[in-house]
Order: sequence, then structure tokens, then C-alpha cells
Amino acid sequence: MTKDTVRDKIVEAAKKRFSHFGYGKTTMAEIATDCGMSPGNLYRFFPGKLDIAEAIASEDYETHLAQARKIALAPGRSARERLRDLLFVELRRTYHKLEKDPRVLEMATQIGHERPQYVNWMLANERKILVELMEEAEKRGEMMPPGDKEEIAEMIQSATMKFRYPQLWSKLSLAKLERELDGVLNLMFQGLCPCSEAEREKERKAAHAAA
Amino acid sequence: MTKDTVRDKIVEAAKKRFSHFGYGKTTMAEIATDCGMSPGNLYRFFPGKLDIAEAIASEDYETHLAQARKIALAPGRSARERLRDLLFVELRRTYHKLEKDPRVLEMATQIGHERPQYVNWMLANERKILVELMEEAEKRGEMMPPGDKEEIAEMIQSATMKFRYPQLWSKLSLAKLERELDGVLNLMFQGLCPCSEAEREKERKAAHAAA
DNA sequence: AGACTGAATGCTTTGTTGATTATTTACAAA
DNA sequence: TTTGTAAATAATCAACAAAGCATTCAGTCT
Repeated sequence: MTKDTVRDKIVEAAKKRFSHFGYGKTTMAEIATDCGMSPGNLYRFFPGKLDIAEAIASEDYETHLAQARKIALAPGRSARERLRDLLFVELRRTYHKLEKDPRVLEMATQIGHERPQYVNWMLANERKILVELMEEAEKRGEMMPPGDKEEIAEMIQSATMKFRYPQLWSKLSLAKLERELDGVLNLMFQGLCPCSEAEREKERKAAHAAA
Repeated sequence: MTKDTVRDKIVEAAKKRFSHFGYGKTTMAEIATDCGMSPGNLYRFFPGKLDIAEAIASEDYETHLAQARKIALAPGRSARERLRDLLFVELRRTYHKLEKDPRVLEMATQIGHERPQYVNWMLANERKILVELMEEAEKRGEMMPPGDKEEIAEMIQSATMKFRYPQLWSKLSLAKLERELDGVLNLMFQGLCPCSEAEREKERKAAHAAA
């Protein structure tokens, strides 16, 4: 039996236990027994319990990323339509996932708390997709904002972070969240008080001086 | 001795204790003794301990609101400059306040956790100021985005919530936070991919259909 | 050697007890 | 009636013991 097969077996067993009893309530000993091995042996395949959870999360995340990339590059939709689609799909997906079962939320908070680096890695991946979206738009000759695309992606994430893991930040209903996301997108798309670039530049200087 | 005088005395005593020992570590009995009365009597002036904290917070908040309103209506600055000033001042103010002393943070989290209504009330107040800012801009003939001002204010808050109580949501440094706020504001001001209103309308219909 | 075990370790969680403390209430003074 | 007290209650907290568990490792088997 190859090493990867065993790894998969462990992940499968853990997935069953975690989704049934929750992360906190399943022990390494139980996972080991389910795989017909001793607890100690698990550590030859994973550094620790949380890493098994990460492996499970990553599986899910891979398919999510693929889906997101497809939306970001969907033909026949404008850049802004694609961005809107992307954020709405993410909002609904995570909302429902966290809503339907508290076990997932438990694992999410656990990982988010003890592995901030992992969260950063996810954000970076999604930023890469946003950049691809913008590059694609530029290639198609759509109007694009000036400036570094990676930075713009960061700001989009910053302005929409509330909608990324909705249940962690607020207790708003999905309907309310969707309305707010729509509003924030409109704000970003149309811009407050649209006017000339020159005027904007002057303004930023004034802001800098005041600070 | 009038009722309000006693109330003030209680608030003063509590303020001293809270800022010195923290909310959790001061007892109602101590506050009462400081005021030369029995613990039970405090309840003739406040429904509970947390309400005393609220009273203290509100005192501070009033001066904050006044300052914010002044910034929002400052002469000689454009609407966007004023909005930028407002958000930056708020960011720095709360960041430093929470940074400098954990006692304030303790009270803030306590109130935020057990009195979500109070937080809503604060947000509503600040929204009112944003609306005033926009109305003032309109009066001065500055270019304004179309739509309900109250709603726009809500969306601005939504997009900038990360900067309102920075320490509660992330562990970013003030410098990083300022850069992000700057970026988000630019995003809102210039708008992603500026283009015609008609095109935007078409887009929203498409988004609706897709949902 | 390489794969694996299961007992040992030390950390975290849980349960329990006793004290503190917010809040209520029955009563007293003015 | 208003203003207050202080004892009673009930909820929470702190301290500490007991379990339980993730993780490690000395050692077995192949």
C-alpha cells in the first residue's frame, strides 16, 4: 500500500468523524482505529491533527478555486459582471456551507485562529484570480482602473472582507448581506462623485499634507 | 442633592475605577463605597453595571461625534477630502485609543458583545453625519453619485468596517491599515472601470437575471 | 533498515467546589 | 412618598483536582 493511499484513507476517516461528531469531539485514537492503525502511526503521515483538517479543507478549496477561476474568465461577460458573479457566488457558497452545518464552522474558525498563514495563502490565491480577471479584461480592451493590479485586488478584498466569511463578522441574513454586497459593488464600480483624474491627484496630495 | 448629580458622581467614581483596574476587576460594591452609598442604591440610578460603562462610553462618544461632524462639514475641502479626513481621523483615533490602553478595549468588546443595539446606534449616528456630508456637497454643487444618500452611507460603512475597530478584526499595523484605507477610498472615488450609466444599468439587470 | 505499535509524557479540557459579586427585595429612616 | 440600607439570591468566577487527549519515543516486528 503506497504512502498516498494511506494518507487518503486517513483523510477519509477523519472527514467522516469530523462531519459527524465535530473536530473537537473526535480523537486521533478514533481516527487511527477507523484506519486499523495505532495513533502514533498517524504522525508518520501528518504533523498533527489540525493538518488533517487542513487537508480536508484544501480538498474542498481546490474545487472552489477552479470554479472561481472559471467564473473569473467566463466568456461573454464584462469584467464587472464577472467580478460581481465571483463575489456573489463566494458569498452564497460560504454562507450556506457555514449555515447548514456548524461542524464546518468549527473547523474554519479553528484553522483561521491557529493558522493565520493558511488564511493568507487562501486570500493570496483569490487575489491571483482577481488579477487574472483584470488582465483578461485589459486584453479584451475593457476600461481598467490605473495602478498596480495586485494592489487593486487587495483593496477589493479589503472592501468586501465582510462578505467572505459572513457568519464570523456579523449575524446578518443572507438577503441583507446580498443587498450590501450589491451596494458596495455599485460604489466601487461607479465611484463616488465621478470626476477627472487630475482633480483626484490634487486631492490625494491634500490628504497627504493633512496627515 | 439632585438625581443627576448623584448619577454623575457614580459615573465619575466608576470611570476612575474602570480606567485604573479595568471593568472586570471593579465591583459594584467598590463603586458604591467610593460614592458613600450601598451597592443596592446604585440600581436606583442605573439598571446595571454595563449601563454605567455605557454612560462613560457615551460621554466620550458625544465629543467624538461633534468632532466628526466638524470634519464632515469643514469649509474649504471637497466632499471627498472631507470623507477621507473623517475616516482617517476615526481610524487613527480608535486605533490609538485601543492600543494605548487595554481597559478601553475591554469595555468596548464587552459592550459590543452584549449590546449590539448600542453599536447599531453608533453606526446610525455616523451614517447621519455621512448623509449630512453628502447633502452639504450637493448644496455646494459638487458632483454626487445618484441614489438614496442613507443607503450610500450604509455602503460606505460596509466597505470600511474593517477600519472602524481595527484591533477587533485584524492584527494589522496602523501603517498597513492606513495604506489599505487609502486604497479602498481610491477604489470608491475613482470607481473600477469608469463608464456610462446606461452600461451599468444593463449590467445590474444581467446580474439579477443570473441570480 | 523501514514500518509500526502502544505505553509514557505533558498539555489542555473538564468537573467540582467554594467564594465573589451583580442584582433583588424586604424593610427602615427622613 | 422618597431615599436609602443591608440581607438574601442567584449567577459567575477562580482554583484546583481529575481525566482525556495530542504528541512522542523506546522498542517490536518484518
